[in-house]
This record gives sequence, structure tokens and C-alpha cells, in this order.
Amino acid sequence: MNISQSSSDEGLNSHLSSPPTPQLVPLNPEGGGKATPPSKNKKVQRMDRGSEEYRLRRERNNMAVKKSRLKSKQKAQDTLQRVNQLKEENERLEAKIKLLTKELSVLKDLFLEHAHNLAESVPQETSAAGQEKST
Amino acid sequence: MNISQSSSDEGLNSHLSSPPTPQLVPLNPEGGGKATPPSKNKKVQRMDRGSEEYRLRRERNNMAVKKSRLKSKQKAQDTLQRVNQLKEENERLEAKIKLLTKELSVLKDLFLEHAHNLAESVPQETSAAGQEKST
DNA sequence: TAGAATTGCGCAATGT
DNA sequence: AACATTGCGCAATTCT
Repeated sequence: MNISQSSSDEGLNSHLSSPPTPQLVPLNPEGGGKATPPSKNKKVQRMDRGSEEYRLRRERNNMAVKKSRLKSKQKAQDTLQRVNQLKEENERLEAKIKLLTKELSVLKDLFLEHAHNLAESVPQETSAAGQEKST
Repeated sequence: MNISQSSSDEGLNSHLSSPPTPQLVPLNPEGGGKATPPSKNKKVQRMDRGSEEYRLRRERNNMAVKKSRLKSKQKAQDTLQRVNQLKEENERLEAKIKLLTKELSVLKDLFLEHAHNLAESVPQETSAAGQEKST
């Protein structure tokens, strides 16, 4: 999870802007004191906008972002497909169950009928159709 | 499909920046030439950055975006849940099929055995399936 | 420490 | 006109 509260957001641009690229980035208040104010500037490096280093990093990140998002979308799509796949399989299984149930029903009926006949005429094996496992 | 190439990107910020909100938005180079260059400003309304109208619109859009993205994520999550749900149901169905199949198998075996006995030892009522009390 | 991958966010174009 | 989507870049974080 990314719970970054985005403290110092500097959403600047001027990238694919073919024009003169204004480069209006006052975000680097160096005028306050020294290059490195006595405050605890722990790690917050103020990237020079325009720095080749910076540009390079941005470009790479942009690529990574694109890639990541593509991947994400792909995954979502796959999940949707999976749903359809499972739904189909489900239907197949339901159909099979229906068939098996019917077959079973028929056989049981035959059995009962037969047992009945036997009991009526020749009372020998009366316990034959009651052996299911419940569950 | 949206093949917008994002021509004039001006990713500004200064929004959730609780501080004095510098409002450093020189993106409206009014000093370069005229307020509206002689180009064919067809419909591209040069939104005044700083215009109340603009700010309001941006804010609303930001809300809409957030909402939309939340919705999107929710949907994705739902889809994932659906997958799990379907997987579970599938397992249930498979189990049921297994059970039914076994039951059927047992019954069939009983049937065969019985028929066999009849044929082997007491071949008397070979055609007595539906005559007296059918049903 | 570096670099790639994620993620939240805002902008603008576009869709409804 | 208003809200919804979507592609895109930035920056902060997290993962490797």
C-alpha cells in the first residue's frame, strides 16, 4: 500500500511541449539562505529540473509507469476472462449433474420396482436400495 | 479509443500543499507577445490559470477522477471475488458429480449382479418388467 | 546505493 | 454545461 500523503507535490511538466519549454520552476527556493539550509534536509534532494540526470530519470520512470500500467490492465483483462471461463465450466458441470441425477433416478425407480415385484411374489431380498452414504 | 497525444501538458500543482500555496503559475506567458497570439485559436480556450472558473473546474474534475478511479478499483476487486466464488462453486459441483457418479456405479453394479443371478439360476420372469402393477 | 515497479495525484482531452 | 473516462507525466514509496 502506498499511503504517501504526497507532501511536496511538484507536478510540473514541460516535457513533450515542443515549444520553447518555459522551464518555469520556482520550486527551488534557494534564495532563502544557503544552498543547503541549516534545517534537517535529510534526504530531500531538490532535483534540478533540466539536469540531464533528472531528465533521464524521469524518462525512465515514465517508461516504467507505462509498462506497469499495461501489465496491470492485462491482468485485469485476464481476470475477466477467467470469470467467463469459470462460468462456462460451471454450466458444463451443472449439466452433467442434471444428467447424472436423472440417470440415477431412473435406475432407482427400476430398482424399487423390481424390489417391489420381488417382495410381492417372492419375499427374499428386501433390503437392497437403501445404502447411500448420506453426507 | 482515445488517441489523444496530449499536446499541451501543463501539470501544475499547488493544491494539497497546505502551506501558503505559492501559486507560482507563470504558464500564461502574457509577456511574450499578445494575450492571444494571432494563431487560429479555434476552440482551444486558453484557460486562465488562476481564473476562478478554471480552478473550480479543475477541482471538480479532480473529484470526478478520484471517484472514477475508486469505482474502477472496486470493480476490479469485485471481479476477483467473483473468480473465487466461481472457483468454490466449481469445486462443490465437482464433488457432487463425483458422488453421483459413485452412486450410479454402485447401483449399476447391483443391477448387473442381480440380472446375472436371474439369468444364471432362475430364468423364470425374463420379461416381467411392466405387466401387473406398472407404476 | 541504484534502478525498476507501484501507486496516488493532478492535468487535459475526450466521451457521455 | 456537467460529470465520467482515460492517457500521461510527476514524485513518493516500495521492491529487487
